[in-house]
Amino acid sequence: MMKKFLEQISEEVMAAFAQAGYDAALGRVSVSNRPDLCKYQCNGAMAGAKKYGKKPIDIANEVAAGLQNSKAFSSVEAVMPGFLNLKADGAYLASYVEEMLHTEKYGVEAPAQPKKIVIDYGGANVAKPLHVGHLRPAIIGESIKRIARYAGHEVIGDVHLGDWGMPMGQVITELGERYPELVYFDEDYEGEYPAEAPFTIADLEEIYPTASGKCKNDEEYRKKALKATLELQQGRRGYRALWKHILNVSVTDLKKNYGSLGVDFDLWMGESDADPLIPDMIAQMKEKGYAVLSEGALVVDISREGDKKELPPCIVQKSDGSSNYETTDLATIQWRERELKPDHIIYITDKRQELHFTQVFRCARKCGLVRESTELEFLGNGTINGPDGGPFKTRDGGVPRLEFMVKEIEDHMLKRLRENEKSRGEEPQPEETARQTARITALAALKYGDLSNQLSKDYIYDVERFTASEGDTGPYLLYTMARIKSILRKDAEAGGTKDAALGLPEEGAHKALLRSITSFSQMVESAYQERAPHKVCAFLYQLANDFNSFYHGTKILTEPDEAKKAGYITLLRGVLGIMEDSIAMLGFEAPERM
RNA sequence: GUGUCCAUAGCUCAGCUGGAUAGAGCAACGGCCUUCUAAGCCGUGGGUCGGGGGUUCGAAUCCCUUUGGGCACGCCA
Repeated sequence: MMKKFLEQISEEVMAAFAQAGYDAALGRVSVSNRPDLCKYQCNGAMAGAKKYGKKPIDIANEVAAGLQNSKAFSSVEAVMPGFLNLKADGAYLASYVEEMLHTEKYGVEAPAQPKKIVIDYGGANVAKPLHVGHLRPAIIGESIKRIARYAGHEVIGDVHLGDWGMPMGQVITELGERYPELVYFDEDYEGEYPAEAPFTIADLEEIYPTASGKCKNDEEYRKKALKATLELQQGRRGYRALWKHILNVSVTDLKKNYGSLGVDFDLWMGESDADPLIPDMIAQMKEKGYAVLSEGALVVDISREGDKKELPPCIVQKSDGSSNYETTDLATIQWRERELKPDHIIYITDKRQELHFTQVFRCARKCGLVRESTELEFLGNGTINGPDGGPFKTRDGGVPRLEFMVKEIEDHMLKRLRENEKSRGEEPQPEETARQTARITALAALKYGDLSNQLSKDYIYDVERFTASEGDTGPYLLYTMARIKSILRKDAEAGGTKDAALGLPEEGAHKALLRSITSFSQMVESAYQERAPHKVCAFLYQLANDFNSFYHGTKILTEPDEAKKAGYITLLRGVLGIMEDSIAMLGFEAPERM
């Protein structure tokens, strides 16, 4: 059992508090906010001063006295008004890091009770290409899934496609307008339908926006689309067959696109998969008196005492009898509960959908669709805005497609790569390898740029910033890793160095690097608990900074002292491994060279 | 209108379970490549933490208030 570093040194201080007759809880140690004075600090003396009727500095002095012989600290000072300034001992740090490097996940251990978590993210709709709006839910969801897995939980990612609502009726309607002769629209037709779809993905990408646009301006058309939606849901044969084609064509395309983003789902289910459960669910809701008619629709009152605002009821069935977003989400919860029995379901979508999920969650609880113990959580991501602060658009005002956004960054990275080869006098990599590296780097730039923001906040997408590869960026991390790999490669070519003891760290950059490393398991824990991929980003950036400082001041391969050199190489492998695991949690990887 | 989120350096963002001089990156300026990848390192300048009040020994952080913005508010998803 490996404790987190802060916990481990906190225990020392807590024991000293207890020893001196104070509440041990006061001994919690945190990373110092005054690194010029000390690296770790404890403020418990001030917090406890009132309770014990003593001056903070006196308490601090007593505790400091009790810590003078602690192996964890090379120095413990009590400073006015009552701070305890702590410096971690070098040998102690090194042995902690060494222990970390000998564990599978660098000190991250499986939780006592792993949870089964379903993460519903992606938010893709059938018949619609992925665009900017899909970027955040996809990469945030992917990251949270990976963080939770790394933290030791069982996680199931479900794309939960939008494949059962109005858009389906709209596409079918538009197809009917254009190709009324297709057998799918012949209600008397009883034979088999063609195996081949009567359209391509490119057709769909044009048909859907057209249909959607018509619905806004043409009431007759809208009614038709609503009717088609209802008939599809009620099982009209031709519509189901056509819908199946839409689904197949779209899913093939979506898999390809998500795949190239490094986003993969365990389940490719959709709203439609919940359809078979709907009749029973609705019947039960009616029977138990939860669902009542209101303005023609079937609704469940989800208001609660203490609500600051009267919440609209949850519409579980539209007045024409068709299902909506709420209906399928509720039935999906029921399905997950029955088939997967998760401890936790996390939804990741644009934060504008918060009210919808509040309604669905309350309704699910009220109607008993989930066990009390099943946690339902909504994570709303902020939107991506353009440089003017408004919605991000292409130059001609359209909705930017995800694949083009990636391509744009990729081209920048490829150019950069070629320039570097030239300036270093290296022989150029083959086109394919270079492209591959550019692609990896572009993905890192895009994902890191996104995930380093807090997920609930809106942020501004500025091509300049995202194609930048200096400073706090994804490419900077990859570059740091490429440097480490380069050293390790050269070492391997020279015969290779075996792992060895880290040795006593030098003051300064070397020790700072060790301190950064120690916070890994703590970071994973809080990134998981707080659903905060940006904490992984912050950790990585700090680690990369510390490594680069160390690198600049330390000769590694030419270090004459063999034991020292072996310790350096071991440390480098550790840093690389930790960085690899960390970027994997963000959903990207590192190239061999760049 | 009601609810909700947000406001930190010229720009983009961290920090928010209260702690000592509020941190990064970009941009600006100055150093460092005959030595392991300069997509790097080291340094300088730059902030009434939107305004006001309160709680506290101590507030960017907690509470109230005010201004300015985003978003959501029954049959779209």
